[in-house]
Amino acid sequence: MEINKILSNAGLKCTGQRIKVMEILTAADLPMSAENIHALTDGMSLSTVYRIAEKLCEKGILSKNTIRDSDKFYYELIGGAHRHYAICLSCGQMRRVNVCPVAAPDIDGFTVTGHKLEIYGYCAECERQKQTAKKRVL
Amino acid sequence: MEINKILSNAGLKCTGQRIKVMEILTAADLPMSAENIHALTDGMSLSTVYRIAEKLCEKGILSKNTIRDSDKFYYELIGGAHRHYAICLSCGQMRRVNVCPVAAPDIDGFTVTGHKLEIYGYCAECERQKQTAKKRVL
DNA sequence: TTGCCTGCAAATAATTTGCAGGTGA
DNA sequence: TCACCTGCAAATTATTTGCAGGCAA
Repeated sequence: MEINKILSNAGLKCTGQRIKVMEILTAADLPMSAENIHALTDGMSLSTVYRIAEKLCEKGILSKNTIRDSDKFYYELIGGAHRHYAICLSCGQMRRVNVCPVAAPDIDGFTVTGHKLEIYGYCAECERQKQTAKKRVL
Repeated sequence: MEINKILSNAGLKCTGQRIKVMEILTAADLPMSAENIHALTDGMSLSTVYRIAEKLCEKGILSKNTIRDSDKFYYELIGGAHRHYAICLSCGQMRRVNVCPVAAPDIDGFTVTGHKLEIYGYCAECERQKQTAKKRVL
């Protein structure tokens, strides 16, 4: 199995909990908070989720991000692909954007190694509701 | 004074504390955490700093962000200008980037209203230290 | 076997909130 | 005057950590 390989390559033991966390993140395919992950386990300790996520970040298997004004961290697999997300300001839904609209920035006296882009706006659903709300007011 | 005007235009009372917070943010010209702001006041209550920052965000005078893996919020004046920051992965220093290397993204079924870009890398100082460290190893 | 893992509960740290008194318009 | 502000302390919430037992290699 692929997951076992990733773990052992990183020098980590293949425990049931770690495999479970990896499976959840693989299936989710979107950034997940520790709480999100925990909710999909069958009673795994929340601190174990945090510890596993932390360890996987340390090994470069996961990335840890904060999103918008959220007061928590979100973890996601670093699949190799460079990804960005479009975040709906109304419902908070996140959607993956496959293209990267960022031109390689060239900054004087600074060695650029990467970047993170968050795109804000409204998803089709919320946009429609906004329009409806507007009409109602008129 | 300009600050008083901003506050009263927003329908807020011009209290000494609010003016102080605005002055600090104007002078800092970089995102500041509540703690950062608090450290520059003369004993203002930390919860007051939080309450003022929250109110100013609500009025669209400040923006509230999280940076990298930091576990706190940073506030900055929305001066009208569109800004991004280059963040040093080694020392955490933030530096303003005046240009915006993001091409207006066009996403199917999503109404884009804005974006946030963080650029990661190493400042000249830290880059130099990395080079030195490398040489030492050789 | 043995050191790395995990669960549980307690500890941190950032942020929020209730309440009583203070202050700007 | 009076509604809005502020300080203080206690409450919340996300995350971390100590410790004792458990499991992978």
